[in-house]
Amino acid sequence: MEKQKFREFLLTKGLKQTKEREEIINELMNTKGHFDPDELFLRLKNKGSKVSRASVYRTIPILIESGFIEQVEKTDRHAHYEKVSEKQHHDHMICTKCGKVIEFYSPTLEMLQEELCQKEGFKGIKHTLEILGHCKKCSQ
Amino acid sequence: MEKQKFREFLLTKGLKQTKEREEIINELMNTKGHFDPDELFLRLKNKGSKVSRASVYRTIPILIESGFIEQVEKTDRHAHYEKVSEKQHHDHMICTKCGKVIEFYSPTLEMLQEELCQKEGFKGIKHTLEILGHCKKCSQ
DNA sequence: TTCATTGCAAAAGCTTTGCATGTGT
DNA sequence: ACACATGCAAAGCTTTTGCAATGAA
Repeated sequence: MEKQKFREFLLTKGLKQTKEREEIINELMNTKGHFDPDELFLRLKNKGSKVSRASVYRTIPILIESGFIEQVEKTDRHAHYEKVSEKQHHDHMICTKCGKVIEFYSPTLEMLQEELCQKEGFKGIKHTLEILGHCKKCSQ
Repeated sequence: MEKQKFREFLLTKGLKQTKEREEIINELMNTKGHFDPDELFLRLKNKGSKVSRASVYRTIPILIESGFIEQVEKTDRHAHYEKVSEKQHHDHMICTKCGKVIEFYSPTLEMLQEELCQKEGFKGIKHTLEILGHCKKCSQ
């Protein structure tokens, strides 16, 4: 997603385009992988930005709603987010012997999950599927 | 897992078998589905137990290490756990708004995964599928 | 002008910890 | 007796919020 879309989002919601929000989204444009709010705040601070922690925290829900980032996981103590990426979703098979990771994608699987969600009245947004086992080489 | 195994675990680790740990594990034996530490504490309290919150929190890592429970997910604010059960495998839908957890099981899904594994020459042993999204109540 | 937004500091919510006391082994 | 456990209250961490001041539209 590009910055422009975020600006439009703000507009349609009657929200304002501020220096702080600009700084935050610019920082995220240069970010790869996961981040947590405090990390983001500190990176900005180190670059000389005056954005406050509060504003970072307050901006996150907006970024999520606009589809710019998504929550990945709550681990030990803090939430993690990542940019919604352009690259296609995929799942993982992980070999517990050699650590090999196979990425795969199955439209059938995706559809099936969608059906299962509907059955439960659940609106699926994101999923993670990890299959642990042994790869070809390790299973002989 | 039965209580007995937990007792053995304590023994081998040089830990002590206390009234509090007994009460906690008994409560968990009667528990179905997920729980969070505070919930567990309150249930015990309502039953007249004098176990403190601190002890509940301190016991959780031990229960995990012994394989009696496992962490399911950290959603909105608190961690969730569930008994490692003898019961059939299932997957989870987790509402990121209210934390509700729906357990589901789909033979079709299991079979499909089996097929996908075969295609990759992978021998699947165990898998985890978590679908994050919004439950019926939270999605309106 | 008007209302969203900001920074600050205080509050809140969950979890951990220090310490004196109690208790299994 | 010795080490581990417990309860309590205080501290820790992440996140949220009240409020007065600021700033975008």
